[in-house]
Amino acid sequence: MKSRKPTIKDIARRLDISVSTVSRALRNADDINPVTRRKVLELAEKIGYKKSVLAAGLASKKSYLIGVIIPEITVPFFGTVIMGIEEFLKPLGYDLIILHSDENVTTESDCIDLLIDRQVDGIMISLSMNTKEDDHLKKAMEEEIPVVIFDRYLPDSILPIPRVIIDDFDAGYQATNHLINKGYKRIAFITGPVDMFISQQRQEGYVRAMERHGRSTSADLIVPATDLRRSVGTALDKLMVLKNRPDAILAFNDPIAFKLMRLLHKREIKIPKEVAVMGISGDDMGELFYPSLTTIAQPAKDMGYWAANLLKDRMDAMKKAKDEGKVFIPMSIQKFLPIQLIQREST
Amino acid sequence: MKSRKPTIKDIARRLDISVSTVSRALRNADDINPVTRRKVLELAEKIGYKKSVLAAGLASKKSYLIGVIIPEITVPFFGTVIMGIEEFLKPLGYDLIILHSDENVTTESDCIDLLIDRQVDGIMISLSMNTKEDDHLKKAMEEEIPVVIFDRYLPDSILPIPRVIIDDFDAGYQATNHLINKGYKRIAFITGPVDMFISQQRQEGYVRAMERHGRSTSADLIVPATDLRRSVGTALDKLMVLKNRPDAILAFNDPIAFKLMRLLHKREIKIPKEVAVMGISGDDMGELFYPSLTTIAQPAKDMGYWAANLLKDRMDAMKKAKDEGKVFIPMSIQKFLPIQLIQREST
DNA sequence: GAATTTACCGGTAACGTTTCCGGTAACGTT
DNA sequence: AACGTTACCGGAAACGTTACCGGTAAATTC
Repeated sequence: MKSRKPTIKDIARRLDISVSTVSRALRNADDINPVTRRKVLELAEKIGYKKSVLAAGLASKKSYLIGVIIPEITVPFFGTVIMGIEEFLKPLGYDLIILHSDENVTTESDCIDLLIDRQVDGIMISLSMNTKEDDHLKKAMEEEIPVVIFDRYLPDSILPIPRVIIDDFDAGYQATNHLINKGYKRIAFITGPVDMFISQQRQEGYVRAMERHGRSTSADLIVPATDLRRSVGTALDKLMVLKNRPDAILAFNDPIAFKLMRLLHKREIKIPKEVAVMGISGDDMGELFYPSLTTIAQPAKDMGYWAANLLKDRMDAMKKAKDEGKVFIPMSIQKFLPIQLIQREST
Repeated sequence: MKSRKPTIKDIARRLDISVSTVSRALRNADDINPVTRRKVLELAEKIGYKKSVLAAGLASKKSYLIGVIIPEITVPFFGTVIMGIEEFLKPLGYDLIILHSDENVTTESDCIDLLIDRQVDGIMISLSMNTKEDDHLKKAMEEEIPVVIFDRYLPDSILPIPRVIIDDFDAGYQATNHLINKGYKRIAFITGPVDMFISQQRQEGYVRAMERHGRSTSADLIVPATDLRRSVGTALDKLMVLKNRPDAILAFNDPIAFKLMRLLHKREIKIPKEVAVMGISGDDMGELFYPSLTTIAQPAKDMGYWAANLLKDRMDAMKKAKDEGKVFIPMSIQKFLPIQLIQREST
């Protein structure tokens, strides 16, 4: 019960071989006789040996820990992304430290520091809504920790960081197109915070689609929900005082759309008869609402999977460069994931 | 750029003191001159020293990592619990490894193994819906890793594990009471999986409240949603074929209630006019639905906070016992958290 | 048949802390 | 004046693994 945990030394002693041989056997390195390897593995199993990740990490300067930073932990979308990340990384022996920035640059930066302290092998991050520069990411790169970004990113970053994203312009464009095809005349757009890049992109997609169909895009019809939550109310207020009310509203994302539908219900405005509503995200929840929400689905799980994939590539490339004594020159990569229109009752 | 990271030794050398002194200064131990301490801290700050958690962990046999296992990562309730956990544990220097069992005992057990391998300092877990025994938890305790349970637990476990829970019987009771007071006559209950303990408890609370008000609780009115999701449909079907349809339905939890409302809408049954709906959880989402969902709120964040608190206590007690050379005798503790009725439009 | 690989293994020094055991000097105490 | 305390610090051994270098014997090459 109390007995000390078996170590690599115990195995070495009992098999009368050296610890280095045991170590090699255990991590399936080359330069090892298959027979000895089997013996080691068997004994290890028998005496219930567990490798100390701590010691191994210290010696090899790896932690087998990957840090994941998301804006909010209660948002299902990010939960699904994480499932994708795990699917890829867990079989490889990595574990995740999941952190959330609370949509706040400062905490986001703290998260990075924390992960650096933890000596994680890699960082995956989706930027907070008010992150406007990426000095904190630079810090991580200076520590030679590979970073990848997913979903929320900075457009004009000079940092060579791979990202897995969707074409947000296209999302806005397609959504608007759908609304137009459905015959709605005055289509409004509720954006996110004005300086949030992916929000701008979706908005541009919206504008472009409108213009292409010869619709006016008067500034009236574009209102921001600056904090992605409470401010939806004031956004809607602005739309409802217009002499010409919109007959359809496209929201920057699903959560806003949910909130929006709620507010319309309160005003006893019929959806979609009087006003149609549409979101962008593809949250499963949308199916349960009444009416169910038409939306543009982002492949959340794939996004996690691919981001993890890219991270692994980068980690490998870095290791290879180091082994060969070369300097690793990181490059930016963009991977776009396909989006999909999900037509439901709200339009 | 490439320069080696500063270590405790560098500080020692530059200050011409020993590493042990530096170590003491850094972790604010006693037996240290405040002046030297300040000097060390200043230099550390200046040269950007970061302690290696790995090395510290190896030497002190601590990892400063806490494992958290939840059934599903996309459920907001658990996300909120995690926020509570972090609030307590982060200031203490602990980080979280968050794992999800996917409502599956086997993966749950794997998670435990993984956490043991990682040498976490503690484990916090909410049991999966089909966990019926806790041998895997026993394993963790044998490794002398403190465990606490929150929300979903096993009733008759002989393991001395502290738990932070709500009075599920009372939740069922109060919910039913509310429905009765509101004047509903035939109240149905959609349970979770039949052998899930907290589901049974809520059901008993329901039954008890019914009996107390002289209501019949015919078996017809109690139907299970065995997988907490899809099966809600068949559950509702069973209720709708009754000659005497219920005029109110209490769901085991909010997600089921959401699904339920959706299905009622599809059948064009008015909520709450024809059938009232009520949940138990207190998900924020409930507010956004139409009609908004009446529910019994569990204090999710507090639950995380208190569970973390209990874990810390246990870790400290264990350390103390070890320091004094005594055997630590763990005890079960139950901490009940208050629940609260949130009346909304669905009743 | 000598020279060169190849396959496998051992010894030892890291890795960056903490912990334990002493030791010294200054200060009180009687 | 001798002794015990107190406050502070240093040395060295862990902690459990990996990395590196070198060595031996067998296998391969010419």
